Amino acid sequence: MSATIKDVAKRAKVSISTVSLVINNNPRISESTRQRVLKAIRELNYYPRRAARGLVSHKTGNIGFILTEDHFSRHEPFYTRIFLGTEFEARELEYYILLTTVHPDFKPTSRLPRFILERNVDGVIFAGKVPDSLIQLIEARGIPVVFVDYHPPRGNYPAVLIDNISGGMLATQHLIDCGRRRIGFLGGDFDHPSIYDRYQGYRQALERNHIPFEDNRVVTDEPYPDRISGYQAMEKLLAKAPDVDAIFACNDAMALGALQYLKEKHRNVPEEISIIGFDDVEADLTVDPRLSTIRVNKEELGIQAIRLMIEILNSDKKLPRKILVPVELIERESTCSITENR
Amino acid sequence: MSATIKDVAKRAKVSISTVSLVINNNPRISESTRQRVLKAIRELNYYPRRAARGLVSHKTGNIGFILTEDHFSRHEPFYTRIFLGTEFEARELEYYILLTTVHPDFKPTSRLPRFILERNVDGVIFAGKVPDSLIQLIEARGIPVVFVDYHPPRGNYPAVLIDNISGGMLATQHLIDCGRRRIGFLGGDFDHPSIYDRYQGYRQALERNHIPFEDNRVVTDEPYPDRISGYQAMEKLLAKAPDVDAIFACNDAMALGALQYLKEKHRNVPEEISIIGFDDVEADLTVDPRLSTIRVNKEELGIQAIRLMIEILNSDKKLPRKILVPVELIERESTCSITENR
DNA sequence: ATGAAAGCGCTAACAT
DNA sequence: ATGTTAGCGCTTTCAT
Repeated sequence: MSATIKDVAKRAKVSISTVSLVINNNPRISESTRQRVLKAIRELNYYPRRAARGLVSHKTGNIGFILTEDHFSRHEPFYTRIFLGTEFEARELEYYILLTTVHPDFKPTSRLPRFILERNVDGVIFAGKVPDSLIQLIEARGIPVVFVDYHPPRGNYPAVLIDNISGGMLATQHLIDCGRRRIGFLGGDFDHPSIYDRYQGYRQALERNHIPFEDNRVVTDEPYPDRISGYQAMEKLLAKAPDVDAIFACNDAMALGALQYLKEKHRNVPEEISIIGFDDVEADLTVDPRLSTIRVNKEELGIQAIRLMIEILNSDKKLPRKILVPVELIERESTCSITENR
Repeated sequence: MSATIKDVAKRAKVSISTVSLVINNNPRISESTRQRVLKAIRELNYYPRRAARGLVSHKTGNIGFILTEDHFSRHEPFYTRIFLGTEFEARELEYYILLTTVHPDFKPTSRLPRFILERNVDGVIFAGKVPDSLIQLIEARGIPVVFVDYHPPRGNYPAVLIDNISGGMLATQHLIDCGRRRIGFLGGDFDHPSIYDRYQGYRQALERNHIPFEDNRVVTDEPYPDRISGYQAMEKLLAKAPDVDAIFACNDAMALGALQYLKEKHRNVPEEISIIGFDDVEADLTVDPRLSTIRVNKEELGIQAIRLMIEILNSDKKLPRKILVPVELIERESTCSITENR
């Protein structure tokens, strides 16, 4: 077997506690013995064992990453890329990520993720909407938590969020810059904070440009913002507001559905009706015309989340800091390029 | 703090070793006491601590996943998807994955990944080509290893590999089925086993169809099979064999480069020259015409790797089993659809 | 400034 | 069938 702290102590002719103090950079060790110990460590190729350390220090060096099954297995790798951002940055910061998924209808009686039960993580990052009961249970164990792309309706937690309001404004402003005035909004359930915020951005952009808001240009009665509901919402919108000349959909999935509807009805995109989405998913490039959108830097969300977590771990005071990750306008063919109206 | 084995023992009125035996499903415990212990465990919400367990059992429940930096940060998420396959399957099998990257020119004196030094993994999966010295060092520590999409030139290790020969045959046969006879091969360094195998598949398909092999239809002097070398290789090929009517490129990157060259020279694809790649990367869909290719199921590679690893861990005998993951022909617009020549 | 000793929570011989 | 005991390799008082 490989060297242990005992071997080092023997070789450096000190006690094991001295070795431990050296390892942990305790300043109350004289320089001479410190050097002697360090030398022994080097010669024996010693490195402290995680398990032994963890048993007494209650630190694991691991961070848990939890999301619901449907978020991870969805075709569009949105959360996957957040996870990869976290994974990337964790390596830089000398942590490991343990990932797990939970069922969306986690009950208070459900079994907690194994790494929680085993006390094998120092903190937990929740990605996307997760069940409230899960959050409660984990918080009750005193495990530090950070949210990314979601914040529970009640409570005040550290979180990394998309700057949805600015994104909504950017999207809408872009349509306005293209000379559009009769801009519709396609949304899902307003309970979803990001959808509501994007809608707010839409409203603010209209206001800023002195364009009157028209209630009948908004469809938000679709429960889940996916492709199918985008298709249906587009149909509804055209029924009540046939004169719209542009669409801001609350996400790309809905925008893609809407685009499909428009194509089937032989409406010209972008000339007759321009359309912009939100998220920048890969499917945007596989449609004709390719979809303009607001790009969300998913990796950046993950990076910020782990940084925030580690900051919390090191400060060990609660700091419910919110971080807003900026977004970016991506102009493609589904919106007119800027016209003389600008 | 939460319950420990002592608390359970006290409550069930047994010794801690009895509790331990129950936890580990040791059959030499009477059913009655087993039930009593189980009851206490339930009532106290007890779950054994990973660190304490690991300290004595020398098991961590973690698997390391190692690849080189350039493989993980490359734009095309090939290895990322292998990793995700591993991550997915690990959850099913109750393991966690610790990921790390290493520098491609790892020296025998370089620092090993932290999870190795800390003895925080039970085994290691190597993805893609990794430095030989790294492999040596990790093997020397008696840590079980599994390779995925790579096998070291010397030695005999358990490995999960792409069925490159079949893939090469599939690609070439498809071109032949399209009525092509003067089929070129664009490759990189033959030292790379997968490139060599794809080339072998090409040769075998020709032979099987009684198409004479022509040496001047092959370009393999590009060191690294990327887009730029695909472009250059195409130029070279056309110079020495201007009559080729189809191209099998050893991977999509080269195929994409070749396609670009052909377009710049206003050669019609697929009519005049058909072209097929290998890997099925996302960029294939963003070009015009979209690239036909041989699809590699990257997630499947990762899944098989972790399964093999866990099989090894549970059997604890060496079994240098090789698993070949099948590939699939994806017909898109860069090759003719099947003609009457078939 | 350093050492002795207790203990973290568990497993596994070895007893009984 | 169950209990006693000795560690696993480290950190952390508490002495000296």
